[in-house]
Amino acid sequence: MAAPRKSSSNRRATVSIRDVARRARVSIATVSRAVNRVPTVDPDLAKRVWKAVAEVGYVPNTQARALVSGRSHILGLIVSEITNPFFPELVQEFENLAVAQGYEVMIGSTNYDAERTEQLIRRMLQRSVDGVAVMTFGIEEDIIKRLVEPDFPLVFVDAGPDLPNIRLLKVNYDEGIREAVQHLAALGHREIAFISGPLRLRSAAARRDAFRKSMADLGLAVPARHLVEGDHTLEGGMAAIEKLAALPELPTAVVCSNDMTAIGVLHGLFRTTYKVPEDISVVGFDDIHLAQFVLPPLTTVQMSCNSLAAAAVQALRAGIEPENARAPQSEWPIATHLVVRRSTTFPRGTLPALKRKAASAKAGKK
Amino acid sequence: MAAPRKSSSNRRATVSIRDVARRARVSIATVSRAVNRVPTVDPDLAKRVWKAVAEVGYVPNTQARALVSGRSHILGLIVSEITNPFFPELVQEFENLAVAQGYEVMIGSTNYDAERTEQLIRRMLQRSVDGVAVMTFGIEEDIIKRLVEPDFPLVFVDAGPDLPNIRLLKVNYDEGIREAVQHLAALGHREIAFISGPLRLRSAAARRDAFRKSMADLGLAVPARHLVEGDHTLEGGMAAIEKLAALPELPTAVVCSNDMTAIGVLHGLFRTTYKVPEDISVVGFDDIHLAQFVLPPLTTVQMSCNSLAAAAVQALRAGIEPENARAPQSEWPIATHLVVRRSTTFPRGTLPALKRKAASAKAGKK
DNA sequence: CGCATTGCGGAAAACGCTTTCTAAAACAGA
DNA sequence: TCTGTTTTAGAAAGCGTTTTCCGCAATGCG
Repeated sequence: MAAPRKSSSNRRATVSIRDVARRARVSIATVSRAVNRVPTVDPDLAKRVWKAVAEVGYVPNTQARALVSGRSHILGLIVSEITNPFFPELVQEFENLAVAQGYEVMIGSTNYDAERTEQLIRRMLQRSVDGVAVMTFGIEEDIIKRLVEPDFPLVFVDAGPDLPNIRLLKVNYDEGIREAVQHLAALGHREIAFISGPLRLRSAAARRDAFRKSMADLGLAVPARHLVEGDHTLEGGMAAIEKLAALPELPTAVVCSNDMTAIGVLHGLFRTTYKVPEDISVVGFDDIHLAQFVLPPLTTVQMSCNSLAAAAVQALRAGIEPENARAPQSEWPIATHLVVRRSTTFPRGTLPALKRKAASAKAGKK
Repeated sequence: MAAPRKSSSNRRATVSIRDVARRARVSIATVSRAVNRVPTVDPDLAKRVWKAVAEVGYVPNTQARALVSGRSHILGLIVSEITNPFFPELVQEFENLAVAQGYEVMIGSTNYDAERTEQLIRRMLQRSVDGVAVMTFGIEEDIIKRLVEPDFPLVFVDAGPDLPNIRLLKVNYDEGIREAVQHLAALGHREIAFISGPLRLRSAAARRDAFRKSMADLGLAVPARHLVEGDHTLEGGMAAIEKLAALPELPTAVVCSNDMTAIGVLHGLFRTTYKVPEDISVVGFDDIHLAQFVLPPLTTVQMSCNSLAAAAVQALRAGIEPENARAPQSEWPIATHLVVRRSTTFPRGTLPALKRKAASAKAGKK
């Protein structure tokens, strides 16, 4: 059907290890060893090989390499929604690190859809990725467990099946959310609402629980009407704040499960007569880039996607190359911390408990 | 060094074409043909093969397939900045289409950096992608030309070297920008400024030129001080509007080269006493998702990333599988159109030229 | 019924690489 | 000088596919 490959391939003229071998007058085995820096090859020979490599412009064929070595040097990265601004930041960082360590990245987003997720994993396995980081924050782990061999390197966030091949990135939600709640309480807030993400996400539930715990620890009540379920989108945030605004009396502060929700709240409130932060303080979660640029700049809990990405890559490599792993670590802690900007201040008519904090927050103008 | 592969591979237990062949009592050649739906194989045999495939859970090894067929079924997609919200939308669409057509996608962002771009292309070639869509809107085409064989399928946006392997996605900036300018002129604006992107980007220059042309055609002057160069980021938009605000008299409307810039303008103006749209009308470009949700919702020129992605995938396939290509098309037109929202209205004290348009824009409340 | 033709499945040769196995050379010790 | 040991490079066996080539059986035709 096709013309003989040799004569006129319509792919790029492929220069193979054989060409290098011929040029350097050595066997292909030696070329392979030299290129892979196997130490037993004579330095002079190696030099000759490298020269030939440069001369003929040799680039090893990754497919062939993967075929024989069983390693593709590709890491799978599964996120929930590439269009949610948090994830591109994560993806970028992950990719930078992976590439720096000799890996390629295969990205996919689940869009919270089980079938799509299954497809995605299948595709990744078919491309024989060396491991997968599942950064969806808590969805579909059963699908993954079902599709994947029990010794396949996997990284989950927060929680996952307790198997030796699975590494966990444990995000310390409590820490940052406690800081947020204490910050609000210190400003004088007592009525604080929480807009969660979709509760089937482990991370969403975890954040909500952290909120409740922090409130309880301060002796503050959280009536059911102050816990609204959102969906981690801007639109969801707008809808949620509308629900809260419909209450006989509004809480004086709202903590949101992610920044997009918080931004939605900001936008929702712009349409009302309520002002942020004077009437209502708003706190986000994630600290996406955009958070600094909304109006007012968003006070939020930072979950560093740098450390998240770094931990994920490290953890994956630990699973893929056990020989290079240092400590056989199975849990990787991720810190979270409050970043105070302008979207929080003391409630109208309430004197702040802590002068200092109030002063810094007060700088928020409009 | 390693244990004999057969006995205890630490990769997933790989079931190969041989296992299927054994099970179906046919040769591996037949399995291959059946799996690839070659029509010459007897339907009964094919059925037997498929049954065996299902029974042993066979999944073809893409690496081996790529090695022998010379096609990886991977499309490269190069964008400038994955963290610019326009691109994730594009990426998502591109990926959906590619996957639906049997391709995988390898994504990379240049971050406007030449060295990084070169690295990226090298990586893509090393993974032997079947073709690359360069959606950076005009950067580094020389790098690509240098690294890539002259018959390698390539897709560029706007313009590129005139080679037979290169397909061009021709975005019709004129159309949408003309609509924007006419819309503003119809509302009564005469002093309209333009904030461009980085002018070394072809697309940025093209948008600016389209703006100048549209203005000229309406007999409107564009003094140099009304042409500000931005950088397509939110921060750049804020900086640019500050520059304009420092002018003895502000223009009554600003057209921006992309939505992030426009959003930056919105934010910049919030810090002043000027109101959008009452004091200044703002128009964006791209129509990213966020544009609907800023305050006020942004009037913008929509460049459909759906059609952009669709055209890119189609054009790539046309280059990769010439046998399946319909018309040997080398230019793919992309339309742009104005979407009127709330960030534009007639200038203070000016009666709109066109009653109707003004009425629809007037709906903007605040 | 015999011969040419067609249809279809199997054997085997790649694809480009890694890695094992083997053998040659170099060296040391007796 | 010969044997035994250590290097180090080459030969060759795969890795899991696709695809060509070949041969066998079945069919059509005279």
